[in-house]
Amino acid sequence: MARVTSADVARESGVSRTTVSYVLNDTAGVTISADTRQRVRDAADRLGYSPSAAARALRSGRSDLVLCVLPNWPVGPVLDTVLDELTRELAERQLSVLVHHGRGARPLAELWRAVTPRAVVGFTEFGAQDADAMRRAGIPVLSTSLDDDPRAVFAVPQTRVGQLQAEHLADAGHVRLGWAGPAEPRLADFAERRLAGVRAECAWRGMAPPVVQEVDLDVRSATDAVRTWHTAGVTAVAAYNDEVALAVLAGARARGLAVPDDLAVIGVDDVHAGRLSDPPLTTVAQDARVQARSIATAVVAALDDLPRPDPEPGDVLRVVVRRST
Amino acid sequence: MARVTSADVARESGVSRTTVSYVLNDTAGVTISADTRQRVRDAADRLGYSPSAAARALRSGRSDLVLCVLPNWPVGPVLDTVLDELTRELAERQLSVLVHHGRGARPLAELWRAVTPRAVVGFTEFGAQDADAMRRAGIPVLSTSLDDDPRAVFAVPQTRVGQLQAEHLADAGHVRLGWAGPAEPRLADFAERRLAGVRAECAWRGMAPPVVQEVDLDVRSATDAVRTWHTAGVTAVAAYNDEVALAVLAGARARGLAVPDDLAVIGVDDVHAGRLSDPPLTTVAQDARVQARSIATAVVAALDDLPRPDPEPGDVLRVVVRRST
DNA sequence: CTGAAAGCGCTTACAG
DNA sequence: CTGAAAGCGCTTACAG
Repeated sequence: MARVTSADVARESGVSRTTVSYVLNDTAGVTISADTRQRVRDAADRLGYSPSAAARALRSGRSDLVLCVLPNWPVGPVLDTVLDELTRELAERQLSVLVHHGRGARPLAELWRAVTPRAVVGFTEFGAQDADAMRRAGIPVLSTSLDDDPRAVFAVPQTRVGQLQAEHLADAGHVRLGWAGPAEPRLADFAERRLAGVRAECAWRGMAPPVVQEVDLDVRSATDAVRTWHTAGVTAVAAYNDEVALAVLAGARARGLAVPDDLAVIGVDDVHAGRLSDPPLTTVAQDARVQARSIATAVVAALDDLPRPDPEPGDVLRVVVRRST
Repeated sequence: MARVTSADVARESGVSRTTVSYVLNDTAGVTISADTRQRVRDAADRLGYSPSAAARALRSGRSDLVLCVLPNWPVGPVLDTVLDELTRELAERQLSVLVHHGRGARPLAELWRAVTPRAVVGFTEFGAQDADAMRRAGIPVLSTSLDDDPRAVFAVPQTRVGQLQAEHLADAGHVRLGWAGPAEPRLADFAERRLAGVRAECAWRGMAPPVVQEVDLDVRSATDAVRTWHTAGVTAVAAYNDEVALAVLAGARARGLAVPDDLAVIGVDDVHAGRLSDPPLTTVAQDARVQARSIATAVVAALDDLPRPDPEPGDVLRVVVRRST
């Protein structure tokens, strides 16, 4: 079963490959009779012709693909939504988004060379070597970052997340805070920054630094942490995310502590389970749509060679107050 | 900034492009002096050469990419893990996995033609037209399905999920069951099948059919549903998944019903939040690793033109008993 | 042991 | 208005 090529269409419709190409690509600046156009179109349809992207890519040196490289951390609901939206936004520009779960399984270089993408979006920092190589190949490289970074097209300021948590708790009158970190080592980069935000806010308000505890996603680990906090006089805990916060809730329950009276808890992400817990979880919500739109805009700007739009992290984050604080 | 080609490497190392290709691809059946090999390798390194995948694809008609097409439903933790594992497994075969969040944004045909993948894995059913076109192009098409389907390489039997739930509840002595369906319309295909499983098990045991309620992921909706069930004499609820089950838990709490004494609840997925809820959630867990391995095996078999291995859905599912039942 | 040449399928100056 | 030809970068029979 040989592949149908433009030569086949040309033969079938009695014109040259040039004409086929002109007609099928609606090339500007050529005039071709409506009759010929129709013949070519019909032939293409009849034969089920569709151009070889490999040949096109070779010829033009570019494709219509945008490669998204995911980092080595678990994909949560926020990133999932971002990818969704990004796919939709870029589709309007005839671009297809391809996601690589880049758990470092294969060298990144082989991947992007194999794909010949129009642009690469990294939800993680690329090695300088990879980034340089891609830029040399003329591929715009866009990366998001965990905090403000002048090279990033978009940054969710992770320190700001922690800061918002601490601010919310301090405003409610708590003076001794705890921090519940994730056990998952792949989240360390995020965790450090969020914790730094909590620390900074505490320092700024003249409060003692937060009492840090690592909390596994099980009741026993959380119970131990809660005991430590209670002993240390902690009255409110900022958790790495909602899952960890739910563990803290479970730990408090196991210790017979009332939330928020004995211990207040705030998470991050606004997951569904946090709305349904007892008590419902106060949390820092991230607006995935705003993030996706920012990234999409940056990609499009890079392709059009426009100046990079300003990242607008401003209203991505907001505190959703529920009954756990 | 021109691209470095094999011609550059040839010039730099004083040999022909043929020799460059032989050396760099370790082509079998040619003998090239160790000295020459070394010169070529050095030159390639020095120049930062890496072959154009587009040219290779054009030449050979194939790439090293496996395209995974995701369906139009939200990606949960199970699918995320499956993709992770699949990426890892296929990396061992020098294949890169590319995931498309195929929310139908662009026609599938454009995508696979642009990628020229070695194989396509669909976590959803393809249209017959697309599937045929890919097969005609010599691309193995593997699809998973929601239930047993002879054409699928892998099926998580969704009816079996519901059946396991009902079985567990009936074994515990419940005779009047409720079913909590998801409000998210994109999950309808799954929901129908799981519900069918519950229905079948009830019928088989001579029990009344389950009382069906749609439950939003908020307390109000769940409370309404719980009232209805209570009125109908329902003592146990099988929920579409753990999130819905957590909503039912919240609804029972709001109505002052004790779980499991007044109302037992079982979910699906074994998410973290279900281990941390009050009470912890009994659930049907799916083994993502087994799923991923099955799919990977099927992909590899298809590429090697081996007969398709038997799907082995047997031990993918298991009931994890916690205190909500 | 190594090189000149063809060809994968496309697009686009260039020439009629 | 349409066609012959070059060339994108690679691999691989084929010829030395």
